[in-house]
Amino acid sequence: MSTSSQPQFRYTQTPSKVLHLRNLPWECAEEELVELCKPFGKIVNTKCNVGANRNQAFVEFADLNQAISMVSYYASSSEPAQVRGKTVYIQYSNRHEIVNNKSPGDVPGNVLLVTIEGVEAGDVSIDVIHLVSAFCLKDVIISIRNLFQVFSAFGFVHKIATFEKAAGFQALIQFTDAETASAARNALDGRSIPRHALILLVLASRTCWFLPLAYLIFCAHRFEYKVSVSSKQVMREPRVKLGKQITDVLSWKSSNFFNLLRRWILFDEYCRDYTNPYLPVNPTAIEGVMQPTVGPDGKKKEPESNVLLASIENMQYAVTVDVLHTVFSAFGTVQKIAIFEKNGGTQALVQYPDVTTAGLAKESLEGHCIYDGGYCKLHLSYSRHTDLNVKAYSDKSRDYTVQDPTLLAAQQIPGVSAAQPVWQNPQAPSMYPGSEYAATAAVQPQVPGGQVPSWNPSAQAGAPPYVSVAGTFPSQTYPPSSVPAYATAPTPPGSSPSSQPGMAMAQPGAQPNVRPGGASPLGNPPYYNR
DNA sequence: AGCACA
Repeated sequence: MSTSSQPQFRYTQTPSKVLHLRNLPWECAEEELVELCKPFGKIVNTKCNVGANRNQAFVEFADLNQAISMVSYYASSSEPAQVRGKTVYIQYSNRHEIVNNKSPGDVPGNVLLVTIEGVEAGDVSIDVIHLVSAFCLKDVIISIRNLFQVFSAFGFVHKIATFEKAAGFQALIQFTDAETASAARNALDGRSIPRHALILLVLASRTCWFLPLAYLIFCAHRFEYKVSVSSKQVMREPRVKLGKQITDVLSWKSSNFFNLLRRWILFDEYCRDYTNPYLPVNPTAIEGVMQPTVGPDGKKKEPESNVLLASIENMQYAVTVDVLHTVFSAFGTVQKIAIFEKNGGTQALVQYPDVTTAGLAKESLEGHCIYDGGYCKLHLSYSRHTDLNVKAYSDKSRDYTVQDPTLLAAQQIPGVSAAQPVWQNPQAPSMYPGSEYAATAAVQPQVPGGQVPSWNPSAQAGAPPYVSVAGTFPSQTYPPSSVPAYATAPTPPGSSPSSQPGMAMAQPGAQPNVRPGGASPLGNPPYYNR
């Protein structure tokens, strides 16, 4: 053996005609690189926007000596190499030629490498942490469903794999063909995903699990997140291992909240293969969320409904319409609520737009208590009703679908409604007309032929190659308000009793009924229009 | 600010 296999020290580069440039400005153009390097020789190839931050580049000179001259020049120069006034660091690459996997005229791949910026635990602002100080912030997750939702609008999504690098969150998304991938890329590259299309979850350990969830969603809408997509088309297929769980998360805590979280993540493992219906996507989804009309034992289940009947047991605290709205909004848009007494107990009817959402809420809430200590335990079943006829505004009922301006005014949340996220590219204002939160997306058939985008991308150039089964979800154009709960995240927890620091959102006995014109922040945002 | 897609 020769000595050529001696370990190469990381920061010691042998000269190469390829130079590695880092700390480049964002989206540095090839022309800028050439401008910087061409005084030293002939440039035969470049590769720009390399790395997760897209701030690195490679430049290949025709001759090794040209590269050496550039490196040595800046090594001894008092003026550093600069692009747009930014110091650029130059060194020899550890490769000796630039390999462009996309040569000019090459066919782009059908897989997108997506980098999502701005999604990291550190983005949870200190205000948020303060708000949820009773909870243990663990992690922020952007769910695979979000990605599915966003990208399936362009065509059938075969597989998604996600991973996290130090630089940020990345995903590989495989489409049927390169055209679809290109369409998605053209539409999304460099643009922001509307925040309402994202679900940012924080794992929390408190028993009153819906509070942090609601808070987070609330906060995700309140505070500025920079969540943008950059993508490039790659050739390699995502490696998708089904059944891989986020084990550290799963083993973390078996709290109620975590159970909910699991459901929300909905086996949002790191990856998903939508093309293989036989692989166990997630048992929870099938058993718990899909709500088959026939149970595993063959017994017929109760008929589903979009209206839930909730019996409230051990009602030590007042359960108001507002409280119920807060609780049930965690799963989707609550349309109507009616509270009534029956057989000496309190019951409530809660209406969702669809059976799916109701099923998710039913599964998630059944047996849970609204308040710590076993108070106000919920038992849920499907109601026979499908559309409640209730007073729009009373102590015991609420119709959130009515378009009464005075009520809407009373229901707006100052500071939130005005900052409603919109599609950030003015050229594509209709991109996400119906982005809905994952409760519905989660149970959309995720097998070939069954993908239903939550918004209609048909405005995109080039008709999508998949067949949209529009009839499956007749109300698929939900308003963004179906993002749960943030809009109803009531009073910030300044008034929390110290004994229950986390109970601010559904504070026992302290949640006054909202009067028209009152100051309660309850209600749907103003875009709640059907 | 540190090597091209995990």
